[in-house]
Amino acid sequence: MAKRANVVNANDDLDARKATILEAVVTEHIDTAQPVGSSSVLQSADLGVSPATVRSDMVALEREGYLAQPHTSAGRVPTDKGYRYFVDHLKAGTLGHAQQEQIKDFFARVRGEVEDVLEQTSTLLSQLTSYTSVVVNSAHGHASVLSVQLVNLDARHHLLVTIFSDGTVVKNSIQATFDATHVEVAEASKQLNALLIGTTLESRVQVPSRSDSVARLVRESVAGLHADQPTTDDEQVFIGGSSRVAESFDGVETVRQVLSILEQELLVVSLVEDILAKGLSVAIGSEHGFEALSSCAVIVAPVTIDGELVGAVGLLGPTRMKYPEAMAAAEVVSQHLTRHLAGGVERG
Amino acid sequence: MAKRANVVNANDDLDARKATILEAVVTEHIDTAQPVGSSSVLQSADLGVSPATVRSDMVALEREGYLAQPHTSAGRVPTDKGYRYFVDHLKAGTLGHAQQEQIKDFFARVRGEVEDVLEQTSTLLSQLTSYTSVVVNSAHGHASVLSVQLVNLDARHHLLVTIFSDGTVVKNSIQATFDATHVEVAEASKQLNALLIGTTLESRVQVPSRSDSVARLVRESVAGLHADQPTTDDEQVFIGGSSRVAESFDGVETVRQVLSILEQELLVVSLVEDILAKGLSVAIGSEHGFEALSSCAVIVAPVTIDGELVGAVGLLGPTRMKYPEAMAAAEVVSQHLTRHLAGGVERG
DNA sequence: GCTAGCACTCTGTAGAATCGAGTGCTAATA
DNA sequence: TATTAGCACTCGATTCTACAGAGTGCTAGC
Repeated sequence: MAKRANVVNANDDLDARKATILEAVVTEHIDTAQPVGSSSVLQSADLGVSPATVRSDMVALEREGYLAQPHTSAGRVPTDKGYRYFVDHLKAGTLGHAQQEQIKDFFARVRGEVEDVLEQTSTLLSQLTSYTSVVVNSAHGHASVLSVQLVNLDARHHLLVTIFSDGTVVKNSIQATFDATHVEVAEASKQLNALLIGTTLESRVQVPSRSDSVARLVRESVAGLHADQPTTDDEQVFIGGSSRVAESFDGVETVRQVLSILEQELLVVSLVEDILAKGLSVAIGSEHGFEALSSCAVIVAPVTIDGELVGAVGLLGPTRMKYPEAMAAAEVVSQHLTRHLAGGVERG
Repeated sequence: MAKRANVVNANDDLDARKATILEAVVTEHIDTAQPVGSSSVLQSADLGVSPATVRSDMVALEREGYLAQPHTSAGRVPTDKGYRYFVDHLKAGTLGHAQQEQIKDFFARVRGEVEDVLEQTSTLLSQLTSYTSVVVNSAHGHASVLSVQLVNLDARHHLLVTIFSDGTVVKNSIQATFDATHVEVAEASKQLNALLIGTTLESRVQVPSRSDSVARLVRESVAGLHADQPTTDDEQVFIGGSSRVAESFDGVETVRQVLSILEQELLVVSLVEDILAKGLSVAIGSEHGFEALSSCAVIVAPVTIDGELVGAVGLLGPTRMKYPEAMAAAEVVSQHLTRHLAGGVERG
């Protein structure tokens, strides 16, 4: 179709009063989870008009798709489009002082493996916001190999352990097509080191074409290592506060569905990456393609090093989530995390 | 107190009819989640007596603590003690043919890293039973070191990667107290290999007492590796089907609490290990010490290699869970898993 | 020791009445 | 033309009553 489906109000602008009303409805509904009527709007926003005027504006807002009525003679509830307008016109929310301190403290104190840091970050973010949090550690295609080690478990089964410059360790089971001796494995390990150190997963390496056992081992090992590449298998996902799902939605079935999505790490990764790819920081309701998450909003904030995307932090809550605070929290945490990953130690 | 609190019936025996009635109540209640009345009992169990007789027996069973009444003139519901009797006197449940096949298939097909196998096992067990499953990989104190690698991330931060004979890889961040050169780190790595290969985490090693940089690096690395020991930190937990929690309990708050426990891996490990330590295969309601899980039952089956405990598989459901099937599933899966871990490849 | 019979208790449901929040419309007003 | 006051109306939520039904506990008799 050549024209936009939404003919009523093609540009996303609302006049000042309607915008205020919409904002009031959204804010109130986020707070109370109840439909909002014209009089409540007037209590929270001091427009100098009567309820009747507000009502007629609300009729317009409903016609334009920003609000919906659960049933005749109830108040109005925001639609996904309504939330979207709200989020797009949000003055940047701020974080409470206590929370800022908590984040600073956390990053000043936290130490150890990247995985542990990310897991704890996820817990932190969830505690800060009361929503379920997601931390994604993207493919480390950019990290270079520091060291490779091939060890044999038995004659045919070997384990390739690769250590990357970002501290990641990758294991690959190698099932050889022939028996190899300890000596051959050790030699292959040495050659793999010479071959791979300094390369990244993206770079192509020149494998030996000889047909002796050692060369074959080397070839099969390199193949095993690079086999990870096409699958999105080397992303890691850390989910914090999944118990929050239970309080965020009413309806057992919704809770079950959301949890069930969260269980599938690959889905979560692609969800987050889709949203980032669209250049969004929030996806509301049906905006992300996931049917089962249609009553959820997802906030994401990228983590980049040298301009390259290395991960993301995210929050998942009901569409009526507290966007300003949650977005601020995700933003701040992602910044701290970026600094932490790039620079090592922070000082308070 | 010298005597048992339960004076009414100190030995756990019930006469045949009462046992049948109790069993009928438990079975029926598991099926319907409703209180069970005297007439339903007679429908499922063909005792040659009248409802009135059943009723008087049920009064006795209630007095003895096996049954409870939600309110006057409702049917009876099993207590934890009632479930316990049921479980203890269970004739071993059997698994459906289809399920047996599914398990066989799974273990015939599954390949790759131990971690992946365990994670998938967890998913399998959850799918088989419709309950949340837990797979614990215990401390690998018994596994010997195959290879050690110390790499430096920067002058003061190193990464110690240890590969064990069971295919486990352990990372330790080493924060040195002094700067070290590449050459020194490489030398330390070599010495660590000489020192540690073949040892287990339990064995004590003789570290060099010299005061040069290399020796200090070696000492700090060994310390870092063994530092894991006291914490129960190197257990791994895989949880499958946590979304099942949502359907297993009514009451949002219960769901939240259970999920919240499941989030804390250390708690889950200690829960499972406590139960195993008590020599139980099922813990019902208040039998495990966890207040928040008082409406849950937990089934565990150990995984041992050469008589040593290396892990466990478990199931978590409501106290009114389908014990026979669930216990059979846990049992069978744990056996297959044991064989898989010990022997490598199975053939159908 | 078992049972038939019966009165009793308690829950769940269905229907009626009522309340009240909130709307939409219309006619009057600035 | 935009706004407003006034009013009838709608519909969910709450309360109440009545009632059916499931299940019990008790008692007297076999």
